Amino acid sequence: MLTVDQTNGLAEMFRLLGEPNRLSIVASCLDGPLSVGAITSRLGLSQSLVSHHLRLLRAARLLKAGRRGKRIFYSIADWHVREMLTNMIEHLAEPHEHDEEGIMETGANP
Amino acid sequence: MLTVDQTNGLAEMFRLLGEPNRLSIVASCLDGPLSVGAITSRLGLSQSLVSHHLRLLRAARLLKAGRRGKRIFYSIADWHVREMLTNMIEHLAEPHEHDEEGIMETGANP
DNA sequence: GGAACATATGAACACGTGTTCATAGGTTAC
DNA sequence: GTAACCTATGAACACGTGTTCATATGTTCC
Repeated sequence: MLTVDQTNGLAEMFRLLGEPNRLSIVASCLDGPLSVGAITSRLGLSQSLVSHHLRLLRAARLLKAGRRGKRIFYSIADWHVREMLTNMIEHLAEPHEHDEEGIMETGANP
Repeated sequence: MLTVDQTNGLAEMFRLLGEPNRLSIVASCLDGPLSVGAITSRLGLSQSLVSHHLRLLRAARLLKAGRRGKRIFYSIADWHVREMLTNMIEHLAEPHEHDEEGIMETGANP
């Protein structure tokens, strides 16, 4: 179904988005390019921490960086990333099917 | 844009899928319910490891469990999870836009 | 040139977590 | 009942990683 490389690549992407601060950074870039300072103040994180995270996100091609003057603006890398994120976020709003949390019987068992 | 709870919840989900073995387990369940033993032998992981991961995935409502005889079958929890996963996997196949990896100029800068 | 601002980088630390080993719990067949 | 099978659980450990602090790099304005 999935090759090992595909699995590792996909997992790596998930892993990066699996950290709340990093996810916040990426999510905040959905509206449009943001400078490091803007992200820092908007999320209330330290400048150093934001920069470290940005490096990882940029290396993984989730974000891309563009300099304008002395500031550097980060934005969603491409259409794919944007699509995936908006898809995931859409799913947050939709209703949840509520199954039992324990083990349940699966169909017929004669 | 996103509440703190939404962010944490989404990140938690990403975090779980961010581990290759766990992602493999979930992905293998896309075809249909699989017993623990089936997953174990299919992925070549230890039974204990698979069980530990399954507990996390079940707790996060990514997978659901159903007993049939002495075996317990795990399957994708609901339509949402299935949709998200298939969406992500679809994006793997589609072409990538290739941008520079470093910092690039962003539009006009007089 | 230098000062002020914006971002990046490196080291160090605390903490979570993926894995293994051994063992327990539960289910069917005899 | 017991034996054989399947799954879950707990402890222990090695390892990665998120965060902070201090410092370096780079850019604009004087």
